[in-house]
Amino acid sequence: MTIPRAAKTLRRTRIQEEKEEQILEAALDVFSASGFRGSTIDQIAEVAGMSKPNLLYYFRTKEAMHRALIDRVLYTWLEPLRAFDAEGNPETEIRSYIRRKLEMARDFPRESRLFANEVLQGAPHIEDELKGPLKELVDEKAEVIRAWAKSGKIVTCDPYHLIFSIWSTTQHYADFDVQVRAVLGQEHSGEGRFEDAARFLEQLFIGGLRPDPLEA
Amino acid sequence: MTIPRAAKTLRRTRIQEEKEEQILEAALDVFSASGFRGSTIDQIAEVAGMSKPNLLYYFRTKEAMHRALIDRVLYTWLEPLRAFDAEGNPETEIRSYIRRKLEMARDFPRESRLFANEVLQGAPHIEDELKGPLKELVDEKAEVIRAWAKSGKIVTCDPYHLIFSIWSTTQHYADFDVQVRAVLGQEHSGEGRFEDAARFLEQLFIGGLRPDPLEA
DNA sequence: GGATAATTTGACCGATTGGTAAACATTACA
DNA sequence: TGTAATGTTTACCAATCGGTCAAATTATCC
Repeated sequence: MTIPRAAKTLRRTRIQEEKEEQILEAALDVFSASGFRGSTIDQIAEVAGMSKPNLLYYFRTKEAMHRALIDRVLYTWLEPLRAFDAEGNPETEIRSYIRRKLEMARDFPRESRLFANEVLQGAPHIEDELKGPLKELVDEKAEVIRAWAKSGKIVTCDPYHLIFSIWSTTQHYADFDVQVRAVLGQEHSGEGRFEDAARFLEQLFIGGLRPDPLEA
Repeated sequence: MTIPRAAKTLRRTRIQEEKEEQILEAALDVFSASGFRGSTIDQIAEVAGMSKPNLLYYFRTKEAMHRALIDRVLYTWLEPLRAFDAEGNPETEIRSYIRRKLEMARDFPRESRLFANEVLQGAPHIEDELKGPLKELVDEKAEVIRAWAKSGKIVTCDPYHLIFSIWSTTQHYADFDVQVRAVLGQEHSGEGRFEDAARFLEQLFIGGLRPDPLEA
């Protein structure tokens, strides 16, 4: 009697690693484009270039695939915020945070859309991650920002809404890419638009956060 | 022999108007929560409180429902941008644009999510609207902003990315509501968060766009 | 009130959904 | 090289999908 579920084997074989990688890559394609409910196992199987039962041999359910994908992507996704350094200079820290987030929007748009789809549809699968690890990390960084404001390095402002505004403005270029391209027209839709966006956003945030000269 | 399709009758009856209203209301609920592909006619029928064939009597296909919803919502959705006035004072115009967009995010989050879902998933049903009416309106308002910059009323900046950043920061509070609530925690998730957001965003944009004193 | 048009429903259709069973093929390892 | 574990496929399942049909019901108007 064989135990046919890869998940139940203790040692991961070479084939397992390769195929799981292949599947998650395809799943990222599909989930990020259609959301969880709108995606089908057949689609993922086709993109992955394998049969549906074969795919289900590695991930027992559609949920399991989604789960694995979220887990893998979440850590990387929070990396830029984690790099936010309390000791650094506020201006350079904010500038490089914007840069990093914009680079992620440019280089990993599917990952951004995966989360966007999930959150947009009520975050039924990642509620715990949002209320747990994410909130804790944001709380911590919000304190850093508050300290900067208190010491007069930046203007007094709500640190949470500051973080939200950096998230939204940068991820916009991944999540709403079609709209951005449509509005900019073909001539400005090249990769240069990320440079333009970076320049504008740095200008906006550095200018908008400059400490009030009256208080100085 | 009756002509059983409401769409083919010339005069709209009272019942038709009521039921179509009822259906679109339900469709907005469902489409905004799951996107087009992830939504089912059965779900909409259940929310609308009528049988599926009855629903299909008023809208022949799922696409037709979606189409009608998009058409109805698009005009209203662009209203704030249309109100952007070239003659007005830049600071008050931008301030009130932010206010209006935030109010829409607060009062019509489903409409925002309907578009967000659509654009996020590649805008397969509204590509023409984006490249046509939307682009034209944005082009027009971008010129207004450029003129303000040229006359030194605001800092020189890319008007398109300015508009994108106002869209993204404001709509964030509708589209990513779950995340915002999760991060802010229960204590700050009341309606007051929109006031906080408005205060921060006005501060950010007014400060970030203040004309460079060196050029003055 | 009766004729006619408009509305509603239950039963149903083929296609697709997520997922399974079991036979078959391949790999790893002694 | 044999064999047991791992991997793959074909055929299939019940449930749900978008949508149709004809019959039944209700509203409208003379």
